[in-house]
Amino acid sequence: MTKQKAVVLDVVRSAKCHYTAEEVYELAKLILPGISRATVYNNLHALEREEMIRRIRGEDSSDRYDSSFLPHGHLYCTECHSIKDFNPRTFPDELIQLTGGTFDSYELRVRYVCPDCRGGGNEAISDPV
Amino acid sequence: MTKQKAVVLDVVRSAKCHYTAEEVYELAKLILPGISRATVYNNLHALEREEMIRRIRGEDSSDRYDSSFLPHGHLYCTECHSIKDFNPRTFPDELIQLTGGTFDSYELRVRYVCPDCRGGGNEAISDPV
DNA sequence: AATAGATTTAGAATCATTCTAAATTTACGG
DNA sequence: CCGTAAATTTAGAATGATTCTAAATCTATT
Repeated sequence: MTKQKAVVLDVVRSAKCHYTAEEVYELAKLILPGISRATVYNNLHALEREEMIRRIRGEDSSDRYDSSFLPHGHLYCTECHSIKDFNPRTFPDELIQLTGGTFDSYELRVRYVCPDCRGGGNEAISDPV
Repeated sequence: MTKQKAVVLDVVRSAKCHYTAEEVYELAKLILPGISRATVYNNLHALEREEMIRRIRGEDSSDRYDSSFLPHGHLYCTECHSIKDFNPRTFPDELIQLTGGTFDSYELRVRYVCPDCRGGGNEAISDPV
């Protein structure tokens, strides 16, 4: 665990949202001004392999990183492009049946219009993971 | 509906698996040798906007296209990299609750080891969509 | 302090995708 | 039919994200 890798991990872990590699790079530079983009990519990949962080595919363009390992999905608002975490309850049980017993991980992206954009209140969205 | 667009749609529709844009381009060229990559991309986007086909994000690298509109997920085998469709049952109901009533579409990618690679039989995988 | 191995760096290279501008096709009104 | 406008196609350049490369630096062990 070099200092660069620690900073990359820390940036992803302390994020309140899901950063792209470029965003991680910008934030890491505030702490280690000399850090290079390649190092950020290397360490994001290494941390993903070591299961310290998880990569999620962006709706368009670049991938994003998530430090939560609780299985959960992402709600993408088609209007404001916000991304919220959510936590399906019945679903993982069904996945266990469907896959015949085991699965490594899943990535779930749901496109919807979020309560704010719909103008309603905070409906049944579960707590962030 | 130009002949190029019809060919692109046909390639995606007749696919038994999920092709990348490049693969669609290669196959379209067999029918219309002069077709250009830009036309393939244009038409894939147009068809997606018109809800004739759906884009799914590749596990790595390029996006892939799917002509099924029944909501379903994709099972990615981490060993042989096969992609199978599957059809969750309880899950869409839960999504309706979680999103507060409506969602446009979802994309679900599950990483697992497929029955063939596990050496077992054809366990509980549901029929392709 | 010497060595080997891993990591970092800067920048070049690659790959998928988008953009651009010119050429072609299509649809419609005269 | 014929002309015109709008849409589509084309080839290739441009872009953006990511990966690669090779040299420099760091780390750990002696």
